[in-house]
Amino acid sequence: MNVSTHNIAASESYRQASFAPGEMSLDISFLKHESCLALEQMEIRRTYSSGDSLFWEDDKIDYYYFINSGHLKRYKLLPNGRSQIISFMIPGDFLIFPERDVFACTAEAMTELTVTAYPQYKFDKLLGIDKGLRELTFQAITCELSQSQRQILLLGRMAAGERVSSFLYDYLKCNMESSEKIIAGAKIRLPMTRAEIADYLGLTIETVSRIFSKLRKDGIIELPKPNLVYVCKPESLRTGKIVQE
Amino acid sequence: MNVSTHNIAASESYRQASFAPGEMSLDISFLKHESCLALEQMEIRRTYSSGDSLFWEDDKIDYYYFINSGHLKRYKLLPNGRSQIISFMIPGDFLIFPERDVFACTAEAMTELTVTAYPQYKFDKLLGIDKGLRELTFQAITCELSQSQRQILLLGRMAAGERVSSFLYDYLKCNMESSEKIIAGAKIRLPMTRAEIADYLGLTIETVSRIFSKLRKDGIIELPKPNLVYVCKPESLRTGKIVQE
DNA sequence: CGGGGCCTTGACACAAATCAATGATCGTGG
DNA sequence: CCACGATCATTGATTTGTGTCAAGGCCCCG
Repeated sequence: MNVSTHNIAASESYRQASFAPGEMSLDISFLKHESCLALEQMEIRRTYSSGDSLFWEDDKIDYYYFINSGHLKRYKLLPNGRSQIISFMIPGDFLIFPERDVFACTAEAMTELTVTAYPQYKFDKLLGIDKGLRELTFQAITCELSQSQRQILLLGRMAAGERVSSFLYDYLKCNMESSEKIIAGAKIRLPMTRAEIADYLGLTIETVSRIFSKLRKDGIIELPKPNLVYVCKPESLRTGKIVQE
Repeated sequence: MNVSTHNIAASESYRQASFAPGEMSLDISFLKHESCLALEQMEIRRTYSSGDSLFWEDDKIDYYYFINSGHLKRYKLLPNGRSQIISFMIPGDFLIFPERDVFACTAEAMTELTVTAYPQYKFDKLLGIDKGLRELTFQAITCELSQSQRQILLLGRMAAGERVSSFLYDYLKCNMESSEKIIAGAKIRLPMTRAEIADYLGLTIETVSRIFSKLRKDGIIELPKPNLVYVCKPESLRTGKIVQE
């Protein structure tokens, strides 16, 4: 979700050993051989169930996390309980924070989740040695930064209808094979609830629900089930223009 | 503005040569000697006047920019002219984007501005050689990422009053010497207009203006001039609580 | 069959946007 | 030196988009 270009990860189970089929793994094809070995040495596989936390905001950073399978959300809280989801993350995304000491957000599994954890200090050491790993890391971070800046534009200057449309379009795009360019008649399974979409878009559950209904009435999407979206007019989603009657 | 910890920059004109007094320069004290020489070799000094653009969104990235003196804003535009300011930047901030090919925002000088530009490909090469430079770079980027995430929380979940208070508090904090901890009776000169504050906080000029007036009436700030702010109750700014009558 | 999550929909309230007018400040040129 | 226009800021009246509150529906699962 977080990435537009998924070149941080090999498309699918590039490395056979210990990875289940259909899982993403870190793309090590540009790394030195000895770096690959060092990485495999430090890898720790972890699994979480929906609702489990990987880490909390302001926790000391100990590991970086690469998502093999499943979905997670990162969020921040305000004193009175208001919450803002910073990003949804999908297999292939990499949570990495060199030169930071504490996590800026809480990370929580939204589904069954498997990750590969890399101890920070070991990983950082490798960063000094391997050019490929360094490039991969810079890519992951700057890509996330660029995504955050788009989210700032969305939250600061888009109306509710535009936010939901834009969200659906982006989610659709990042869940397609990079090859597929045209998106029409596409089907998306949303792993998040309306409440989570609301917390991501700075809206309320009710507003999100109303916009979904409106998109359905306008023939832009179909909703066989609440989390199952068929896209009829992708272009209308992209432009965010919702016809008002 | 963008940074909470200004350890990217030497506090003030650390390097004498060719830098005017009162200007910030890149903190090279943790760099290898040969890296410093290489950096100085590639440095290009540039000056801009208020309103000049350094680069535009989607331009190919050619240089990184370190701010020596003056202020700039980075913003994104929506088709119909709506604009969102992503960040204000102050002396000591570093605009650096390794492994990115185009700028995510437009950058524009808000005052007279002097910067040091580093050609991307030369700087990136040094990044592979010098540990200190690499740490400094990671710090600059992850720090900006963390700041963006706080902005997402602000835009997604804070009311107008909280946004303005939080903005003033943060701006105050980042313009103080790191040593000064308590902020009371502080005076801030805002280099930006109400319109720019509005575009930064996702509000309108009128709303920002009304909140300033309210803060004044509530005795939280004084406003000798529109962009001269005396802070009376810093704690009220931090908590964002505005008494309603 | 019943209970508990989710989701949807409607009625209403309210915060912030919009529209509009006035005021302050500053630079310029007659 | 003052008049003028331009830019920016303030304030008021009104509208509107979204939040809040409330009720009911759907669906899964025990």
